[in-house]
Amino acid sequence: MGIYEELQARGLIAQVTDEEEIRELINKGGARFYIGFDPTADSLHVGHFMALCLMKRLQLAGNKPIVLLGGGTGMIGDPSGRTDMRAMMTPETIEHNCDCFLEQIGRFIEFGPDKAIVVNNADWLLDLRYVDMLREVGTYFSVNNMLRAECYKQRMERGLSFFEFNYMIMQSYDFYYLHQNYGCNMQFGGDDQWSNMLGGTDLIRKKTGDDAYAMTITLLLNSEGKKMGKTAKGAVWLDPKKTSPFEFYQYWRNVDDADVIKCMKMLTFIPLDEITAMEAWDDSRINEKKEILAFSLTSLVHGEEEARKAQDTAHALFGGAGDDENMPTTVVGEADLVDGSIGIIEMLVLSGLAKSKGDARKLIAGGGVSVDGVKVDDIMQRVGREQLASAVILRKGKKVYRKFTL
RNA sequence: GGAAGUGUGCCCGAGUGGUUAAAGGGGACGGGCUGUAAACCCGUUGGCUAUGCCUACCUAGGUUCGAAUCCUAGCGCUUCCA
Repeated sequence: MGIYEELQARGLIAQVTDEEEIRELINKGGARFYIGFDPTADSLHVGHFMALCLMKRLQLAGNKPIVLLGGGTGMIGDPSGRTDMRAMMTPETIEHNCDCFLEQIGRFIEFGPDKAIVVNNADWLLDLRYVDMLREVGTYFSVNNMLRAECYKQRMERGLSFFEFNYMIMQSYDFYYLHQNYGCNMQFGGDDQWSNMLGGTDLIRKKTGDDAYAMTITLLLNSEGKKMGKTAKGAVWLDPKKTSPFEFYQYWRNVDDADVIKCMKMLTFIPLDEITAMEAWDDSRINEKKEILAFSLTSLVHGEEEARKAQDTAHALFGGAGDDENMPTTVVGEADLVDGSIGIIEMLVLSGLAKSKGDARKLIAGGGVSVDGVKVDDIMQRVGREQLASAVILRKGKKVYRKFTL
């Protein structure tokens, strides 16, 4: 089975420009491909992770990856599939985010001559001169076609500024630039990038007569058709400071039953035949599958040791044993103590488990809080210094634990 | 540049000058049921020194005993005309 067939079997391929050509190209390792990452935040998220995995898979099959950091395109912001304009970022933020991205990407992809390379489109986009640009590439774009692009559909109703409208041209130019300067012949990206990517293949064909290819990755949707990798608080980040390995593990441990196998196929490097075998497992082993998924992904992102810790913590919390070693901890300062003790309400607020004292009161009143396994039924309950000295474990709801020490 | 419309809580969205901390829905959180799942049922969802007080319906003023509701100006967005 070639890499193309594997990607297909994993359900990763959404759209391709030319199936036969691409199959042949990547199966024999002839692709010099790029994936762009716009620095929209200071950490990568699950969507980026899928792209990086794809990059890795292709690299293992002998293809050469180019990581493109969007230091230039980030100045504009991709309107594709969005209902509102993105907040404009300062150049400083963009630069900082690029640095963060690069650091994280380096953990997945090996860079070096003959391996993967990194480029930043700020290097060529920011110096473009408007009129030169218009003459050089503007002539190849049809506004009529651009307006028809699927990615602008939502924005055609709400309004699209000229500023953002240009994003497609920037991205197309990137592809062309990489084609000319690095021999890049293929681009991968999220499915929402399809129109932008086609812009690039068209531009290359029109300007040089060369063929270039594009392929998009299936969006990771859950069984209800919603994007995965998002929680109420925002994305599931790869940065351990933003989403702890334990939270990351728990996210995957708690995916819907119906999505486990799909996630394994799309996100992990577990061989397909093993996944197929698991698919046939009895329903009673569903939780075993979820653990395998969570462990495998956490290992990929945070390393096996962190994954092990997260799993141990989860086992301890949900399995009964009392291992609290890796539990998020809040340190109570002397200033927080009144007469040698602190109220449960204050502890909830201090740790961020409750967003205000009122919220904390309501949580306790609703029976959602327990201390060292005992449900708190008195709103005014307090915890003394002696207890804190030997660590106190506070639980909110079923799944949120916090250790408190002095 | 001209005209009309619109701006409500995390999001969508109702809202009669007073009984509106603001209907309804979604989301989120908590409880129940469970498998750390889904579905379902119940509750909560501005803050506080809490039977009361404070701050809130784009912003700033004004009318009024009293305004999210009326007026003026500003800002944003949408649509039509140029």
